[in-house]
Amino acid sequence: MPIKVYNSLTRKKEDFAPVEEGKVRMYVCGPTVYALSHIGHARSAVSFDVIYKYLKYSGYEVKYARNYTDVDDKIINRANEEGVSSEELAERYIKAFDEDMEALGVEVPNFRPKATGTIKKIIEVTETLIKKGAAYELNGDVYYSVRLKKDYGKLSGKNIDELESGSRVDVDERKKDPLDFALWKSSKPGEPAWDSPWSKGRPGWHIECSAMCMEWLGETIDIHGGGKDLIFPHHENEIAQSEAATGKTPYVKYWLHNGFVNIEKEKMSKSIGNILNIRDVLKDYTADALRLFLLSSHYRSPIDYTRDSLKDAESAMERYYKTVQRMKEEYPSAFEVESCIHCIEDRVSEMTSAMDDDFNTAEVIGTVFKEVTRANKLMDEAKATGEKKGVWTEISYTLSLFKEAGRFLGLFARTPEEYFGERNSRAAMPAEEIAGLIKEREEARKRKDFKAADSIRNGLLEKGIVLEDSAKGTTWSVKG
RNA sequence: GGCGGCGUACCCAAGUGGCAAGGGAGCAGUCUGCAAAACUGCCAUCCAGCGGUUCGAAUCCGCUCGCCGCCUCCA
Repeated sequence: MPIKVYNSLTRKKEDFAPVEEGKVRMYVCGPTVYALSHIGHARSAVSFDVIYKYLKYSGYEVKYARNYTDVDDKIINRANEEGVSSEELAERYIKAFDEDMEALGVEVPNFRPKATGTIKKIIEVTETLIKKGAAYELNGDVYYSVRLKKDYGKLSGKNIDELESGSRVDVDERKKDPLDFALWKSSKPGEPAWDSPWSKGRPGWHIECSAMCMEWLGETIDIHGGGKDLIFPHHENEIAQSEAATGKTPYVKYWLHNGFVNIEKEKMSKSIGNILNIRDVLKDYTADALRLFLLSSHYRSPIDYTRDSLKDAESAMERYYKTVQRMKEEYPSAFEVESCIHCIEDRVSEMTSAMDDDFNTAEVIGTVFKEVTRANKLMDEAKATGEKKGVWTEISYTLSLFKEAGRFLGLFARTPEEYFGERNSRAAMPAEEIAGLIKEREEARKRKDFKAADSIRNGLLEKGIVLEDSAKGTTWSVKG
């Protein structure tokens, strides 16, 4: 069965068939590196990470590029405020972004081009556009002429004439048409600048993506992704300039756009001051919880970050890893055998048909949690009847299923030790100190001095540390 | 004004023509010195409202109400 993807260009779900059979070329718009990345960036990166992983899982050979926009007004302004160079500022936030991605378990794309590393190609494409009459120079600036392409607006469903009447864009009198956008901007003193046939200057925003796509992937690519907000004008302009430059249509076969992350029903924005950085979220919640939260709804729907949403996800993650931990304790040898995929064919195909339908990760997560309940039930039954052999086999199948889901979700893929290790590293107290208090409490309990024992337990609870007594002794964990 | 989307239980959320996945919360039971945790069970005769199509609709069509995004930089 073919993979079906929702294509923003046609506004329909379509059967996915790459230009070259068996091979996929995909490009995703990365961050403009002038600040720490927020959970909106996380959503885009995680969504396309899953798509990338799933395409590979499905047998495609995938070339995946994600760029860094490292030259831009915001970068220049911020660098001036801080009194550092644009390069220095950009490098700092590229590094931070990479760290955040690693923490989130986002796989490194095959290519991570920078706009500043693609200047040669940008100039080349711009020259071609001028030569073809699709762009014009004005005092060292170069503009793309929107009027020349009759299908301008096909991605965003916009009509040029209506755009102009309702336009909020400042009209630059020099431009032939208010909608024309800059391919090359001449620089003011002190701004980063490169030599070009028109001026010492820098590229406009839209052209860099077209150039990087061509440079690293080719003139026609299969998938181009990004946030919904990029549809207009960014991706619309990319289409116009790329198709005008190469003469090849389409520039991109499938346009995929992820939905936004809202905070308490409000859009994240600087003016509201509700921008939530990835690293701040990861101070309170595990990367698995954040990923689960992001993948629990469809990638195109808006999602709402609330006080409870990450807590809910963390609780769910905890339940999953506690189950795996129990499996490991009761059936350790089931962890030593190879996965048996054909043994669980029905459940794997349940997952792949969900993924084939425009990457329905939420449904896959449902399958995994059904399996969690099932495994626990089986282990309960085995305990009651003493019949462990058949259950051992089932447990090994369950593990195979978890591993399989992990391959493309990038979730459910850690060991319980890793997961709880991350949780417990947030303890407000050194582990040795906690161990000491637990020992003290043990002794009190032996004396049946429950008052003293409870006081220790409550004291730890106030610091967010939960004690759990079991037959094997007392363990602790950080409260979610 | 133009374009697009959404409305499923207390909360989140999948399902888009055949008798409502999953997670969280809650309640009950098992366990426990008591807890916590864990596990199990229960928890939408119903899918914003009203009409229509159909043997059959949350799923298709129409209307109404409500919410949101884009049209300016933004993931």
